[in-house]
Amino acid sequence: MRLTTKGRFAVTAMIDLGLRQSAGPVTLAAISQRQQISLSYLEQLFGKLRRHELVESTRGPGGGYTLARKAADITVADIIVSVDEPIDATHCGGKENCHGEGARCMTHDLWASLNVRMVEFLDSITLQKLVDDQLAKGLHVEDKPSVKRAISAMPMSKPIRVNAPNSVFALGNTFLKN
Amino acid sequence: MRLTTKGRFAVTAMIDLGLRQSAGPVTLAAISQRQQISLSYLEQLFGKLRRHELVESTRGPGGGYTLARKAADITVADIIVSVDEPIDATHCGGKENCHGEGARCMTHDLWASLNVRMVEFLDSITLQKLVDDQLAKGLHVEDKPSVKRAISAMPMSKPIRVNAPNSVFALGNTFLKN
DNA sequence: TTATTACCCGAGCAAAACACTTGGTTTCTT
DNA sequence: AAGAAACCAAGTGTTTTGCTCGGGTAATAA
Repeated sequence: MRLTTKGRFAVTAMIDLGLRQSAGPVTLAAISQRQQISLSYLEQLFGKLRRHELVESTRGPGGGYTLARKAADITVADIIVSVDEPIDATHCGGKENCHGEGARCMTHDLWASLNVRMVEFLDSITLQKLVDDQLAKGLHVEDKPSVKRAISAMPMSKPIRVNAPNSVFALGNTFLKN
Repeated sequence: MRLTTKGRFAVTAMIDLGLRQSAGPVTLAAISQRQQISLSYLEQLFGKLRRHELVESTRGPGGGYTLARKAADITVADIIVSVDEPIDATHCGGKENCHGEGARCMTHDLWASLNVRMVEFLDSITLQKLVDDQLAKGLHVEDKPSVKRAISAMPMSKPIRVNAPNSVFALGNTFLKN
């Protein structure tokens, strides 16, 4: 389990989906618009989410994605594991890199414990909770746009987004400010 | 705060140091030998550890590194923050990338909470504990090698170690097996 | 004093991962 | 048939990672 912006995008997109799915399937184009995530990138993410059976898709016009099960039964850990799939544990699997014979490397247990803690935490938070948090914050969910194609006019104006990676754990002023 | 193999190496080296410092300064060459970490890489890591005042160095023959304070007063978080220095929180600092005006991105609080949890955990584990764990495991710490230069004979035989990065969170069979 | 030991430091480099994009194909509704 | 939408494989540029190289500089033993 790794933690990158890919995981964050996936969670964000799932919240968006959770907020709106009552009105039927949600298109990736709409999520792309609202969350400022590139459409084709979303396609990749939702491909994985679908293969992990967190969402279901319907094709063709009027199609889109829906949650495969109740938001209360989907956890953040589910989402992150789906998109940031585990590169099969190369380190410390048994012999490699843990120097010498059989002697497990000295920090193995430490990282394993940390891993457990993180999974526990992320598994304790459901998509439903995140959705509720957004609603509580006063987020306004508009109904389906009456005019269906009011969207595709402008080409989204090149966001100039640089390749800025996994600073999920930036240890600066990112603590809960609220 | 990021979690890479660099952080793991640093913790490993610090454990090695903690295990042996009672016998005086420990050389990087010795740690390199025992832990299979390249000498110049260790030099980089210890440069940072020294600048963060976790270790102290003495130069010249008979020199090496010692802990700057008691192992019980050094936490894993200290070590990791020292070597994997925080890239200043680009995301969600206030405006960037959190789409729209002022509206903090939907997952901000989630990642912030996770961050807090992780730091709490890593901060709750002292170097002393890790050292004790090793001793409890029956690790045998030999005294200083009586013949001082029995070491530098062979050129360490090119470990063929590939560039395999941050699988600290590989979510496979890495759970506590003991 | 001179050689040795060891820390110090910056530049550089290959490989990997990250964050996408490109350019299609398939399925469905109208 | 036309178009909307999901699907998919492959490629691309940038950053980071992990590490080497080549030189220093300081302290000490002889």
